[in-house]
Amino acid sequence: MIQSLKRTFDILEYIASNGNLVRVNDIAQALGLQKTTVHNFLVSLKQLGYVEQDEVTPRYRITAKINQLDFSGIPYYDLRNKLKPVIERLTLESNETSFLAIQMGNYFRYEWKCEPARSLRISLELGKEFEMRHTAIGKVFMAYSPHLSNTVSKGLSESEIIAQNKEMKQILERGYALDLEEYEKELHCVAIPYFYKNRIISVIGLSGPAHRFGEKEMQHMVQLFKTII
Amino acid sequence: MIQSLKRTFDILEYIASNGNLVRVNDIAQALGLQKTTVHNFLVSLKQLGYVEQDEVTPRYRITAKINQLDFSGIPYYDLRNKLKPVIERLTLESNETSFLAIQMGNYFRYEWKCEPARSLRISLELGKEFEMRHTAIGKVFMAYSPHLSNTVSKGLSESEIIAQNKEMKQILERGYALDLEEYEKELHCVAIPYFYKNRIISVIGLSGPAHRFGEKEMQHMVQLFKTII
DNA sequence: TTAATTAATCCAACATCGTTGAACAAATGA
DNA sequence: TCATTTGTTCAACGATGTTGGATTAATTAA
Repeated sequence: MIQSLKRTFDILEYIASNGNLVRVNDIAQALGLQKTTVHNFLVSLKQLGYVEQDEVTPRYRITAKINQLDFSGIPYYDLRNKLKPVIERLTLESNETSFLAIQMGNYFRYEWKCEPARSLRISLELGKEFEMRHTAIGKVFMAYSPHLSNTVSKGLSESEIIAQNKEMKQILERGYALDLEEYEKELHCVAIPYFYKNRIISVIGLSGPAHRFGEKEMQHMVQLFKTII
Repeated sequence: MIQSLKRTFDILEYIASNGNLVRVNDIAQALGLQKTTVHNFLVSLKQLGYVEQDEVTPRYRITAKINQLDFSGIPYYDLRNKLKPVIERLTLESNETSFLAIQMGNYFRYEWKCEPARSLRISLELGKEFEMRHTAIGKVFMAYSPHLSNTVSKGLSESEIIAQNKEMKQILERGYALDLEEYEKELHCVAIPYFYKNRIISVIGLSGPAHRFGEKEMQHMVQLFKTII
């Protein structure tokens, strides 16, 4: 157990469970630490923006920044159940395979899929990980996460990066991404972000053979998605 | 800047902004740390319950525990505006002084008040700090925070603690606290908790002279409060 | 199934970085 | 005004996290 990590959270928990406006001394006493120790932690937390001091009295409070770390309330486990009818509907209307993908660091994986009842159809493995580049789904994740986009850019040439940024911008404007035989010959794919509380928590994708699943069909599915979501 | 504190949040922020399901290696690479260093942090965070590992793949995610530190969305600054009409109404109906108090560690202070237009009335300073014990408002804070209650108990005799716990229990049952000439002779006070998302974020208090502001009047105000909140 | 590869975990010596206490400054109260 | 409490600063010490390499486990390829 990393001591200062534990102390960090001891301090934060103390602040949180004592009205979110507390004195250095009270924390120190309650946790059995030196004032100056607690003070140092608070200075660091303040620099990082996780705590701030009261304007009137020298008291500390936790700021809203901690919220970016809070995923509670996001229905991860409920995601399949929630979006299953959506992708089933998309497959029903398009007669192509639809997917539900979630981000895993620099990769994504399919959590769920729905295949149409026809012989020639796209079929990809659930659970397996895919690279972000060259896939419609990956590009959506990248477009909505500059951080991810930068990571993926590493090692690319100047011109490739410019092209990528341009495409990201376009995806943000349109609200969806396309993969026109980029990942694989004869394969078309369209991907749309799914948000929860302003956070992108999954991406819905639709894949079909290029000859029958063209831009027109894909755009139609985007429209449909937006009406049923 | 305490290094491990910064690293702790760097890691958490990385996880949070990369889909909340990431590998040790990706974190290490992105932050320029050793795998083992990151791993040690994750072990500690896991022990504290702030992260957990995916069931299928060895990936880490932030848990819901961080939520207890998240005060965003709690209308602290908006509190006065929200509850001002409430305490004004209470004063109007009771013809006594009402207060809006917030916790500050082991103390509380009045954020706002409303005094009736009559000569004999209770008047207490805004901003000043008050002890939790022997005040109705303090007892409400204590009743809803075992942690605070324990802290305040320190140094009390066995019998005093028993008496206090009994009163706390009663307050929880009733949903309000009374101070019958306990803080000061001839002074009666009733206090009611105000919750937001299951958290007690402030306490409303009403004070009046004992001879005219008795238990009956106080209970009546509690009923009123519950209807207008 | 075995080999090869990658990822995760463990370990012990080292050096960094947080801790300590005392002294100082600022705020509060008498 | 002085006395008291509380918050902040500082430098030397020593606890504790870091490092790289070795080990183990999990994947992937053959």
